[in-house]
Amino acid sequence: MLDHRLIRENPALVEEKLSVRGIKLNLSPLHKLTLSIKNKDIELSNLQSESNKISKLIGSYYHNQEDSSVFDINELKRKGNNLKTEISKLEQIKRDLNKQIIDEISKLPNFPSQNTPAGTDERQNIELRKWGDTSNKKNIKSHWDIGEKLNLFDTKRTSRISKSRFITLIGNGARLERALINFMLDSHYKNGYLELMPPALVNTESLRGSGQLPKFSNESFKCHEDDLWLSPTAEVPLTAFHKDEIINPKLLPLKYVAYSPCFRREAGSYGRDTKGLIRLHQFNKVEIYWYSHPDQSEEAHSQITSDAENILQELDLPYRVVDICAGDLGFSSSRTFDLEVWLPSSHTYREISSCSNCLDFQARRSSIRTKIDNKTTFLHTLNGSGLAIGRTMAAILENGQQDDGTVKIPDVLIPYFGSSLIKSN
RNA sequence: GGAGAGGUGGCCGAGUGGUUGAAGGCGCAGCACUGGAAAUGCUGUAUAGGGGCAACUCUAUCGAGGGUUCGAAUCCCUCUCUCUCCGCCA
Repeated sequence: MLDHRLIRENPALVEEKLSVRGIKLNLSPLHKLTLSIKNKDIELSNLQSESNKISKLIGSYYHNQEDSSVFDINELKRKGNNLKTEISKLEQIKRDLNKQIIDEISKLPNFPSQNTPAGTDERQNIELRKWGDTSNKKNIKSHWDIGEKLNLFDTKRTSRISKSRFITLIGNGARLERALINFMLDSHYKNGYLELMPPALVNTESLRGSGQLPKFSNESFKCHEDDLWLSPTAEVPLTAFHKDEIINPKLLPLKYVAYSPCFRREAGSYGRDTKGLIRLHQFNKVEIYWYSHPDQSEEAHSQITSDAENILQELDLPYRVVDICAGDLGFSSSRTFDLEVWLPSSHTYREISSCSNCLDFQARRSSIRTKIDNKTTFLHTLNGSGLAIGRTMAAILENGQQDDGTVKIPDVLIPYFGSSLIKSN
């Protein structure tokens, strides 16, 4: 969430900063609301002050058994009563205004960073670096063909179990998924991350706090009976974990890693990536997350990105790093580096991790603070996939495929998987 | 699902109608003592929003929302969360 004071004091600046995302905003209605609530606030606190004075006067009378001729108690009570009705009227008005303001501000995305490239869509994203060998190989098969041949997963039966865009992993497929999760968790643990295993169902407030709501309610599955949602990413519970806390600056940065299943409705993606492991309603992901001192979040951003990259390098998967342009930036992020893994069958890089610096945007929404020079300040949050498991499996299948139809397992994964090759189940 | 007990500041924990924003302790910060540290002592230390150059000052906040009252952490109602016991259950 943006600072409402900034909207009150300089709406033009807010419009300008958000315009680089390609959104045209007219904040003047919201601006007027913020001004009028300020006026109501002043008026209200004057009335409350007066009311408090009267109460104290009456209190001192009862306490000291003062001569009632100094003031008329009943007259004072009458006055207090009148003030009370005025106050409650004003409070109601203020509550309504406040709700409107919060609703509107919650819909505004984060400011892109100074360093975020300009641009309106993904074509203006900037490739920062590449890693690994993407040289052409012959007879490359897609990961879904490989998966089908080796019987690693099933979609047809699964559509009977639930519906399309779900998958059942089978045998070596399931083992590989499990191996990847464990390998990634262990790897991040060695880099100083504390492992959390959060719930998959989260409440509305948690989704709001990390920025998935109110704008993207279509993207998540909801359990209406219980007012809970299936979490679309562990970023949600990881943000909410320290909600409403003031964190001792000595403890910063806090670094967490969490495995979680992720659930996304993928509304509006009909026909896209219908085959394979790329776009599913349910997938597994290992997420890394930092709570950072505000002065150090830029450094933290480089570090969290390289921690995610490290996984790809250990798995020997070719990838590139892309600096996401303002128009393509996620709602809560001010700067995002995407890691894109090489998928030789389609001769493309596909997103496998998104490492974002949200600055104080999520921290303000979730009220997560720290102390700097004895002043309470919102801290910064950063998140990154480390990595999306399904897409990692797709990349391993495609990059490790061999002429005889088997798939070579990356060395680091052998102890987890228990074999250096995937053969047919 | 049934019964009961609770939710107070960064943390623990007093506080049942009137200067209580809240004792005490811990933690934290500063100062003193020290060669340095530990221990000790002193001082300070909630959050948000107004006003003021500032000292300072006003308002709100004791799980949330209502109610009673001139006045509520304290009394009443609703909700919510946590804990204990019983039941059920991986």
